Formats: sequence, structure tokens, C-alpha cells
Amino acid sequence: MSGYFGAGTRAPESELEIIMSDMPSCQFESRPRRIVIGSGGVQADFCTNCSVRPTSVCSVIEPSDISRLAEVAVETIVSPGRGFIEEGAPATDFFNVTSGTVKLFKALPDGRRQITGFAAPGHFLGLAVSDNYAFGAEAIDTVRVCRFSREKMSELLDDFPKLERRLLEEASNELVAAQNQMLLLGRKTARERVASFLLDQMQAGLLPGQPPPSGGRLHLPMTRGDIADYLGLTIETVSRTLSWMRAQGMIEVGKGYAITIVSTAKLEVLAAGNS
Amino acid sequence: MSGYFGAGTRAPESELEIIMSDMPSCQFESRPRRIVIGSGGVQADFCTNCSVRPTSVCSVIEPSDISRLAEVAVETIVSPGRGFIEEGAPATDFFNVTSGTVKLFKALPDGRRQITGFAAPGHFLGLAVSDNYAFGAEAIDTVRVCRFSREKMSELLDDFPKLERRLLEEASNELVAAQNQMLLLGRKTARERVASFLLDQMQAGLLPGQPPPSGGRLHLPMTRGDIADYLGLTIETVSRTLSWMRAQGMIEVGKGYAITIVSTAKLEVLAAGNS
DNA sequence: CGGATGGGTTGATGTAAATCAATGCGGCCA
DNA sequence: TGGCCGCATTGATTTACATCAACCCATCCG
Repeated sequence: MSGYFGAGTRAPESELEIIMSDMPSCQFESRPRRIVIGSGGVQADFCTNCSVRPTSVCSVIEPSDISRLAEVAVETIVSPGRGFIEEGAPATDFFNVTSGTVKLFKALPDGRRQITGFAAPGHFLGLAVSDNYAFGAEAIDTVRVCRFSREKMSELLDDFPKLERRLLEEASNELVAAQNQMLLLGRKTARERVASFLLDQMQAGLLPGQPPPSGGRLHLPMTRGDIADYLGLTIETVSRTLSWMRAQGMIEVGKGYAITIVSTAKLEVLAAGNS
Repeated sequence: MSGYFGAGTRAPESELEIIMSDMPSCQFESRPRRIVIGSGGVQADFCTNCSVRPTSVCSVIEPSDISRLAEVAVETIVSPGRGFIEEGAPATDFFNVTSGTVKLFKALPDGRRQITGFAAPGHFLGLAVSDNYAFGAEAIDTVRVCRFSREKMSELLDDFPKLERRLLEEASNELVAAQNQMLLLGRKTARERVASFLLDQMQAGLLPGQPPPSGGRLHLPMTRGDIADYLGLTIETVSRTLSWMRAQGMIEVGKGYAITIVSTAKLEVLAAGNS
């Protein structure tokens, strides 16, 4: 019930920081090593030239006000496997994904993990009511994010009412996705889950800002383990189900992360529940 | 991407309508029979005296502007088992629950159902990006809701910026709840799910506007079937799990809808994953 | 080069929860 | 009053998926 965008505390920033994968393991680094590239003034075209601006929340800021945005945004590069939001940690920042794919997740004390979503370029991260993040976030491939402190975000919201409406739209979209995922997790079979997932991924690939997926060719950046944690299954079940779909002539499973959808229709029948 | 609060079309309303349970079955009634009580002018204290105003989104409207609210709100009574939002139907209205409990759900073509949440008094309903509802809503017990057309809600949002921020807070809260539920549905065992549910229900009962739950006494308005559909289980598993918890001395299962929580600690250990 | 490591597939086996089934109970109404 | 219906509980059986395990194939690196 208290202030929604509570003011966080954070030292002044420069333009570009990099969260390096300087350790072989994937452990979380809550105080990332920062490499500041450039210093002093802000490039005027920093946000103007942003590739995801047309599809992100930033699109509601008029070109004339874009410098306001560039002033408070800090671009950060996160290397694969590295976390940049820790579940339960103080929520100091908001993020906007500008390239790469992020996995969002919650975990139980014993390590069981549920991925609650994948964030593609243009996705806004960090909406949280409490002063702590309700979920963790980790880069799947190399990820670039734009970071805003809660403090500065709050100022922006005061000055640009459109931004608030856009965030509400964003939140509502996520809510709809979350409801779909609850239906999937609570009531769908393994085959239905995987089919739904593949169709969703294809749909996501059709959105602007992504490489055009010609044919039914998908390039999934996440591992089988990630897919399993997203669908509430095990790695083995995901693998077996994909093999089964291949045997049914629904998909082709390429080497690495490539999957080709051969029959959208068959997958849709499956996903809808005609198991 | 189009207008968020699209303007719906709706005939002028009066103050009170009742969606009757005039049929023994529970089938959905998309065109409810309306019984208008009173006519003409609007009571000035309609919203002022609203019991849930302090805890609902309406609280951000200043007392001086409260008449604006009363002008566009229509109170509706929904009898038990009756639906008032149909999944997929055109999203014409927003709702604010003022008494009773509502179940929100999504369904698969073959009838499998997932309850995505229960809405208690003060809860705001109807956030949807598209022009169609993404979920259905049905009264569990006798429910009173305040209804706003999208059209009029849109006007309110333009005039009261605070309302927008409050809605964002509401949406974010729901998002956090949805993420918790995804973790539950994807990764928790039946016992963990039921334990989490009971603790959540106790927590919800402690919030203002609800009858004070003295002791660990809960009065769950929903059936075992509803609980099962919420937790992604079957009726039998819910029943067996409750019986097991009773045998463990964690709870007492009273007649009807009463459950008493004997050991919060034991339930918390269970819910956290120490199955 | 050779061994370690991480990701993936496939097979054998186990099990938690679903399904099938019987019974009890309270409310409703003909 | 008796029969029906919805809801709940409990038992027997089945099953979809998890678990355990073996193996392949890259990539990495000493």
C-alpha cells in the first residue's frame, strides 16, 4: 500500500557497464564488476537510435523528450548464464531488454525451479510491489539491458503520464500470459505443454524486432533444462516429447537449438487439448 | 498496441441490477436479467459509504470527486454459481468486487478448468489488453460487484492520474501472485500445494474488509472442486491431502466449509518445500 | 592428445497422483 | 416421506511422468 515506486538509493552512473562472465561457474553476482566505457556527458542519440524503442515502453516518450530518457538509462551487457536480478534482493532497478533473451524464475529452498517467463528484446522487467524482487533473472545468451533506478523511473512516471498507461498495458499483457501459463501448468499434459510452447515461440518470433523466422524454423536460445523448468516437466520428458513429435512428423529437431515446425496444424490440435 | 482502454458501447444504466439465479443449473448467462431498483438520480453517498472503498482502487479518488465515481458505477448482485464474465466474450466492463468471493478461470475445449485466482472484496477485475476477456468469472457465494464500462473507466483514467498508478499497483500485485502460483503448479507436490493454499487463505483473511479469523479458523467459500481446479489437482487428491493433514495434527476439518489451522508452523514447513 | 564437462537422447523402473468406484450425508422438492 | 442431487470421503487400480541410469557428442583445456 505504500509508495509504489519507492525511491532506491544508487550512486551516479555512467553510460555503459558490463557484467562479465569472469568465473566459469554460473553463480549469481549481486555486485557485478563494472566496466565503464566512455565517461562524462551523455550521447544525445543513445535512446534515439535504440533498436527496441519502437516496441518498448520507451516509445511513448516523444522524440523531443528523448534526452530525458537517455539521462537516466544505463546500458548493461550481461554475459550468458549470468544473473542480474536476484529473487528476494532489494528491488533497486528496472530493466528494459534490448537484445538477447532473459529467463525469469522463482525457486524453492531445495533448488526446484520454475521459469515464469522468457523476456525478449523490448520486454520491461522489474515490476514489483514490494521493495524486493519477486523473481530472479538470468541471461540465456548475451543480453543487453537498459537499466533505470526506481528513483529515476519514478520521476519519469511523474513527468510522462503516458508512460504509466503503457506500463499498465505491459503488466496486463504479462498477466494474460501468466494466466495462460497457469492453465498449461495446472491442466495440460506433457505433449500439450510442449506443443503450446513451440507455438508460442513461433508467435513470439513473428513479432517485430526479432529475426524473421522463415519457414517454421525456430532458433530456441534456451536449453532443454530451461524448457523443462518453464513447462513444469523434466529434461527427459521434454526430450522424449520432442522425439515423439519428430516421429509424428510434426517437427524436425536440428542440431543444437534449431527446431523446425513442419505441421502447425497438428501442433495446434495438440495444444488445444485434443491430446 | 492499440488503445488500451478501448471504448465499449453500452446503453445508459441505472443504479442497481441483479443477476438472478433463476435457473437451477449453473450455466452462463451472458445477457443477465436486470432488476433495476430505484431510478433517476444517483445517490450522493453511493460510493462514499462503500465498505470496500478504503481498500480498493477507488480509494485514490478524493472525497470531493467521489460523485464522479458514483455516476459511472453500477452495482450488480450476482447469485451463487452464476457467471458474469465469459472467457472470450467482448470485454465491455470492469468490475470491483464489493462483497462475496469470485472465482476466475480459464478452460480447455474439453472442459478441463484452471482457476487462476479468487477475487475477494476490494479486488479489481477485467484488466485485459485485447477487446475480449482472457478469463471467465463466476460468483462462488452471493457476490456484489461495482461495474464500470470501459468507456467511462477510460474517462476516469484521463481525469484521475492517481487511478492509473493504483491500477498498475493492482496489476503488479496480481503478477506476483501469478508467479507464485506458477511455481506452485509447476514444481510443488500435492501436499505442498494444499499447505500453500491454506496459508494463503489465512493471510487473505487477515486483510481488512474480511471477517476477523480468530484462532486459525478459516471459512473457505469454495468447494473441493474449486480448490482442486485452483491447485491443479483432482477433488480426490485435495480431500485425501486434507485428511492426511488432519491425521498429522496440522488442521481440523469441520463440517461444510470450515477448516481450522492447528499448526501454522507445520504447514509452513510443508509449503516451503520440505515435503 | 585425453579427460573432464555440459547438454542431449533413450531405456528401465518407480511412484505420486489420476482415474474408477463405492458409500455417506445433507438439502431440496415432488 | 422418499428419492434425487451435489458434495465429500475413502479404497482399489491405473498411468503419465519422474527418477535412475547408460550412453553419445560437442567443446574446452591442461
